[in-house]
Amino acid sequence: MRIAEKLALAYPDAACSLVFSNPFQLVIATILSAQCTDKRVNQVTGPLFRRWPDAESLAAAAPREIERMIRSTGFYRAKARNIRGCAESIHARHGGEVPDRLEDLVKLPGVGRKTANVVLGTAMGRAEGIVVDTHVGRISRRLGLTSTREAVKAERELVAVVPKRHWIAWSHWLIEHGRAVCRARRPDCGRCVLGRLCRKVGVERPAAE
DNA sequence: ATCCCGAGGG
DNA sequence: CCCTCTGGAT
Repeated sequence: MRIAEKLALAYPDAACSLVFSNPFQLVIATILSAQCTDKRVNQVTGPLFRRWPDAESLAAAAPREIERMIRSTGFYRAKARNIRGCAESIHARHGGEVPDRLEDLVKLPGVGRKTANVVLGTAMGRAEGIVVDTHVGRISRRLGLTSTREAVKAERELVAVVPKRHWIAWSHWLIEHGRAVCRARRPDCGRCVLGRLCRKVGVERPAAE
């Protein structure tokens, strides 16, 4: 529990920064957020959800038109295909409602384990695990919790070290820590609250203090 | 140049 | 395991 306590002090307000008003919108926004800042996602989701507010309407949208609206988020062709496919599946196979089980979410096009965990925890209040993105996976490796890149293993190890309630909040804390301090290159170890709790596995050159 | 709050496919 | 998809930020 030590790791979690220290992170809580360091990032008291960490939270999801995507703008959404229902689970459907969060699924779409989260898919768009891959390799892209939340700020830019929020810029495109405004017009996007005004034009296609629900699964039924997005499922019927012209792919070209979707691509045009989300271009600036990168990977726009794949993302357009995926969010439209999501809308189709949610509309046709789930009665227009986003499924609330991990196994069903992961079957939606463009939704992997990371996105599914974000949606469950953030929009449904049903977090089933810690969200492991590239940041969190890296932290897990440096802490010495995992040695491979398998997100599922990292998730299992972190779940064992973090309090059982509020997993989604802990996830946001970890993500923020990985982004701001435990960076991929030149991690700011001098500013890290974890201190000696970290084994610094593979940390070649920390930033000067 | 290099990396990113991924996922799918080989 | 590896690769690809893309634009934007730094």
